[in-house]
Order: sequence, then C-alpha cells, then structure tokens
Amino acid sequence: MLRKEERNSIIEICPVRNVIARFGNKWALLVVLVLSEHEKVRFSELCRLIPDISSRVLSGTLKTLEADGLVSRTTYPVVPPKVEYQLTEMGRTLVPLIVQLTEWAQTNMKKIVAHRKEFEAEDEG
Amino acid sequence: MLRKEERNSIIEICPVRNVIARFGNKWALLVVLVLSEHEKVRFSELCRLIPDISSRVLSGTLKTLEADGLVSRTTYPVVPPKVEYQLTEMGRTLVPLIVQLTEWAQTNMKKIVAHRKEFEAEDEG
DNA sequence: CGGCATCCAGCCGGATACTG
DNA sequence: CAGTATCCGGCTGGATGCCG
Repeated sequence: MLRKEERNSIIEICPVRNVIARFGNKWALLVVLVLSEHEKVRFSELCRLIPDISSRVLSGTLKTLEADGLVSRTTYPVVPPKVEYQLTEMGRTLVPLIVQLTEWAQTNMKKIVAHRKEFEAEDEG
Repeated sequence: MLRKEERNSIIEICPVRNVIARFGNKWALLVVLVLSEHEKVRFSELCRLIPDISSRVLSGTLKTLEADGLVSRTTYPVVPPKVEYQLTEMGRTLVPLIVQLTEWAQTNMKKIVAHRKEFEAEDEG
C-alpha cells in the first residue's frame, strides 16, 4: 500500500518524487477531486462516483491518502456500518493544483493527441 | 511506450487521466524540470543530470514526451552522433505547474512523512 | 554517442469471493 | 455497508549487452 521507501538515491532528498509517486497512483487524484466536490462522502458513494474503480483498489487508495494526512476517515458505530471520508485541510490545499492540472490537460489535450498520432504515423512510415 | 489507449470508460472522456498517466511515469516530470533549466540538453547530459535513470528508461521517457509534443528532439548529422532535447512551447507551459507541485511537496512533505509514521504506528498497535 | 533488444523482477491494479 | 483475502495478468522500469 504505502510503497516501501523507494530505495535510496535522489529520491530521499527530493520530496517531489514522493508526491509524484502518489500521483502515479491511478486513482488518487481523481478521488481527491471527487472528495473536494462533496464535503463528506461515504465509501459506497465513492464507488458509485468512480464507477471503474474496484472496492479493493478504492480502499487502498483511500488508505494511502489517509496515511498521508490528505484525507480523514470517520466511522459511525452503527449497523450497517457507515464510514465517511473527507479532505483534510492539507488535502484541500492540494485541490487547486489538481484543478490547474486538469485545466492544463483540457487546454492541451487535443494538441497532444494530434501530435501523438502524427508521431506514431511517422514512426510507422 | 505509448500506453495503449487504456480501455474504455471515463478515461476516454476525461483528458486528465491521460495527463496524469504521463505523470505517473516515474521520471517524466523530473525530465521536464531538468529540461526547463537547461534550454538544450544532450542525451548523455541528461543521463548525468539524472543519475538514477537507465539509458533505456530515459530513452523511453523522452520518446513519450516527444510523442506528446512536450519535448523536441534535434539530431546533428555528425560523428559521433549528437542529439539535443529541449522543451517545446507547450512543454514550457507545463513547467509552472510542475514547479507549483514541487513547492507544494516541499511545503507539506514533513507533515506528510510524520503523518505517515503515525499512521503506520497505529496500524501496528 | 545515442540508443534499441532482451531479459526479468516487482508492483499495481482488476476480478472475484468472503466477512463483521 | 465497508471493507479484507486471494489470485493473477500486465505494465514499468532496472540491468545488461549490442549496434550504427
């Protein structure tokens, strides 16, 4: 779950790598984004909001985010169980960056895709 | 190299996922960052500037970035071969975002690491 | 010098099934 | 409901070696 330290090297000196590693997580950013839009979200809600994620992976993603202190988890002692997730303060500070990222992506995606096609084409010929 | 389309789902509708996928690439962001600091860089220079990357992986990373149109590659017809990489205009627009990301990381890393330790500790107990 | 080919290990995440 | 357990395929990236 928590990746194990990533052996030595620049990595230890460079905090970025650690963060980026999180973002490498296929669903982490999306989960943060979704949480940023909903205040408090139950596990099953997240499952519905992100249809393609399996419960196992969602669970793992949330646990990582929680471990990092980006997400907090609240359990209610009721039956059936109820658990709510929400962004922490720190988690919320990350949101604007992710949004910018998505905006950049939306702005440039067409060009990128086009360029990629071109590139592959040349590669073939 | 170019990951193959990622099967259907939100993914296709959501450009973000594509971009994030790139950033998931272990070295992509760092390469962009390094390129942003050096204008034109030769392959071997990059190898030195990022000691932990293997030539094979660096090559792949650069090719992906090139395919996306974030990096341009110039070959000089000389012996021994000389190849220079540099950011494209679009690539440069990405740099500020990466920088912000790194700044966020630097700002929050201590807290994150601490939180992670705590979390693991509880988990054990 | 600037790669690509090959090989190979580890991790990531998907599917499925099962619990308190 | 909210996960965990298990199994497993695929991709990523590291090491090494060769080639124009």
